[in-house]
Amino acid sequence: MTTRIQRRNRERILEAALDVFSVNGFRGSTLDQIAAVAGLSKPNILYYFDSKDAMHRALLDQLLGIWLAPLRAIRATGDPHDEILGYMRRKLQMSRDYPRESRLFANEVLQGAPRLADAIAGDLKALVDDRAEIIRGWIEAGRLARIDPHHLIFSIWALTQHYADFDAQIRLIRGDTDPMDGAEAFLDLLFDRLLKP
Amino acid sequence: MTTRIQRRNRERILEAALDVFSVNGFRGSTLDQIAAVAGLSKPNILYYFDSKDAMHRALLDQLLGIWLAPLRAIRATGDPHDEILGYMRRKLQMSRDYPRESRLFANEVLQGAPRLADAIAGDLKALVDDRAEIIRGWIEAGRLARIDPHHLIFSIWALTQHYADFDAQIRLIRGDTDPMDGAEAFLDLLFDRLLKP
DNA sequence: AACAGACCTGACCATTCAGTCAAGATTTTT
DNA sequence: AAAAATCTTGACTGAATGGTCAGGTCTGTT
Repeated sequence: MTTRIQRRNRERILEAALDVFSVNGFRGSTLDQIAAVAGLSKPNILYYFDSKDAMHRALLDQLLGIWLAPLRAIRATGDPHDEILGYMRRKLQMSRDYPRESRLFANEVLQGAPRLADAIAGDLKALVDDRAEIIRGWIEAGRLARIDPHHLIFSIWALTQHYADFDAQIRLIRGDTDPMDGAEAFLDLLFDRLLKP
Repeated sequence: MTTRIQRRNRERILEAALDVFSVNGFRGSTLDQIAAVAGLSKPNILYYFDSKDAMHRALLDQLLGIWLAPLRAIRATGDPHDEILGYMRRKLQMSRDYPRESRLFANEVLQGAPRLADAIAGDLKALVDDRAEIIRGWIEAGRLARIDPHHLIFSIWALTQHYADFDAQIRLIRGDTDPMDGAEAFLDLLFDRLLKP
């Protein structure tokens, strides 16, 4: 049975761990940092999670559901152009709403995806292959330009996640301007032009 | 004066440090790892570099020149379409030739660019702003589609670096296929369509 | 109020880490 | 070949780090 205090503190700890891991990566983060951000003592956060590794795993587990949802929402029955632009927009919105999650994921993949290899080669690959098939069907039907479905999906990931992962760089180059200002209009135009048969 | 042995060992150490830093980030890397990869003892690598930080700085310094060259090569006098596609292709080639450098850079920016902030806000911003002006001029002259020059440059970075930075993910999803197989054809088509007036 | 169970912490431990140093090995110069 | 300069290392240090534990405090129940 989970108590009120348990829920509150587990939540606090994961929130703090996300802050720290998403910036420093797993090896570069310390329990002291996480404890400080969470406002709890180090032994106390280890009362709620068995180890640093357990905190990280909890975050990654939680992440995968959120991360795959936008791609899952693509429907073969919809209009190809709308479905793909909708997917891109949802993904861009995720970079806005969950930048730390995006960076946590980026950190993990940069390190060779040691803790995500199974999930990527399993669930994610299956989902991507399935949606690639739908896109291929649309192309065969002459409803989309002849483009490689995998590269299309990768391009959506690259373009949308870039705004979360490279936020620091964009901020430094664009100065005061909000990093994502104008991004949606640009990407709308880009994918509109790319997808037309 | 630098001796033969100095040149060889400094080279070995930076090579090893690039291997290690590009995967684990600065905080996540240890001198023992670097020493092991370099095939030298830990005190010995500290004989050639004053500190872990000095190795990292040496890599970043070296990196910036390589990194900015492709953008620098854009000429206002060339054909807009060719200049921008050429830039994209050079950048994609860099992801192929220097994937570790790309990941080192990504790691650094993910962490908020603490050691690169000056270089990004200085040299890089100046160069980007300048090339953005050239692109704006082409647009005014009706030689390119009306797109935001900054977002255009960011999109080239995002799409090309993605193949180096997220290599592990792409490999897991595409299986045996070479991650970059088909990437150039896809990006050629994408930018061809995007840039037309 | 008293009890049980849940929650919290200071002090501690073993290991890892960046960096030092004195002394030995190797290479270069004379 | 001897002297000088450069290169290399084992053994070490102090600080940081992940994790433990005995005992104390708080909270909800009866």
